Amino acid sequence: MEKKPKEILKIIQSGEHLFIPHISVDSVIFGYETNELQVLLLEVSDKVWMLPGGYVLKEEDLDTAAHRNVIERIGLENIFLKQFHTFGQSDRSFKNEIAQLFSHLSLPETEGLWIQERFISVAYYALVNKALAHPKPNFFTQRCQWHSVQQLPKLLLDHERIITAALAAFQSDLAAYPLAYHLLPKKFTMPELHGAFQTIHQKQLDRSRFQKKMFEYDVFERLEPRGGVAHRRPYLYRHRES
Amino acid sequence: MEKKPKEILKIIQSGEHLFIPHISVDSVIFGYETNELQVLLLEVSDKVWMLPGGYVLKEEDLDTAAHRNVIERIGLENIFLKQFHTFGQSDRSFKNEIAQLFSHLSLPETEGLWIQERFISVAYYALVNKALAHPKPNFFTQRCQWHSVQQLPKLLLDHERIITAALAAFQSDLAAYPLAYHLLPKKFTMPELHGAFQTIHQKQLDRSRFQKKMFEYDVFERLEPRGGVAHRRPYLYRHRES
DNA sequence: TATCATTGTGACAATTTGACACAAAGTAAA
DNA sequence: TTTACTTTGTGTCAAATTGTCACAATGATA
Repeated sequence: MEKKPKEILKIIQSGEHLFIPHISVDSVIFGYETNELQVLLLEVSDKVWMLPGGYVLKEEDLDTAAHRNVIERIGLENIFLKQFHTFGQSDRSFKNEIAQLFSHLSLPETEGLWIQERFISVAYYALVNKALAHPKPNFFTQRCQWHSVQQLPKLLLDHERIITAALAAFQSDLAAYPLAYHLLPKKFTMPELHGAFQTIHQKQLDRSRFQKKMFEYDVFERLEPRGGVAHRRPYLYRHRES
Repeated sequence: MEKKPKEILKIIQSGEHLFIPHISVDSVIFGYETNELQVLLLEVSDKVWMLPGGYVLKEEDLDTAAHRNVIERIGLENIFLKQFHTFGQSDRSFKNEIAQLFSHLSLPETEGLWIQERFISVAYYALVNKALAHPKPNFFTQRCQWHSVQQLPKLLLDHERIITAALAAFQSDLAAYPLAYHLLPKKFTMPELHGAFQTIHQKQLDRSRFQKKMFEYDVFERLEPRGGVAHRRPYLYRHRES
């Protein structure tokens, strides 16, 4: 929120020539810490939050646009990112939000600014190692923070529904491939991975069975045990392709 | 192909004011007949085919647009329709195809016609009872016909990839819910449903096991047996919600 | 009345999953 | 130094699910 109002107006207006109109990409960026699944949100106005997102450059692939937007938000490359649904209700627009912002910034009233139009949003979910992420807000927002998916704040438009759908997609994908490792540091222990799975699915999973299942995927490599604990030292593992 | 060239030009031009630019919906409409899974395709030019699709009206929900387009193509309401992916490679445009069509119709050369721009396409798959469908071509196309998914003709753009993805989505969804009944008449026998499943998954499934599984869903109602066969008469079933 | 092809379902083996037990391993307290 | 304590890794066995196959039921046709 350091930018001057006129500058913001200029940026908004120039976007019209850069981006494909009516299309946005929104990302549900998942992070994990001590048995809590979190999503990264931006604060648009007092106590109202929104998903990070952006627009697609005229000559840019959709997936690339989503990547670019996530990278801008957390300063991290090589994140896991997957498209899961496109939201296209006809009432999806920031008409009022932008008008409010403009009046708040004492900018002239606008009608039909491209950014106020109806948007069809292609939604992605991302899995990141929270410890390496450096969240930063964009022009429109004051803060960029992690929130527990268990207690989300008030959200703009249909963004709560998007998060719910993202979680469902993630849970479903997790049944086919142990993606949860993306949320953890490069090296992690089985109890840690186990905890992440339990948190994501919100239910208990038998440890013995879980460990056997993970071995069956044949993608985790056992490394040295990690010490410094007052009990049996857990082995560290890493995913073969990362 | 009964329309006059000038009329077509007019229709194309007027679309610019009606539809959201750069966004299309494409539908993979699945049909089924005697152990063959088929998709409905439109012939754009000699031996080159495309998926049925269309555009989204400025004030129309995305799902509604998809429905409208499918209904226009087969004259059937109440079809099962589900969004499965959005395709957004930056090179997705009918630039050349439209230019060819125009030259073929002796229309003036055009550049930057809205329909020639890059399109992001939200793809849906539909399941229909082929026996009730009445496929009809649109202005641009000469024919609208069913094709076996096993031997697809030459297709425009990434439409073959879209069909592949649709089939994968359908197969995956079929593991969670016995959607295959949408492809059959209202009343059907277990062997028929069994055949549809086998065709869709392209593999053998044990009959006994299959039937038990279907009963577990608790959505099929057993009706009277169907006669007229030189052996034990199979029971008819129907889905409770249709 | 016997034959034939197809359908509906039961029996049992093979496999997968769930629940739980217990030894291994290390620190910290006695 | 020994014992207690906690967490980890894995084995065992029962329960549930899935796969295979067999066989009786059924009705037209020979």
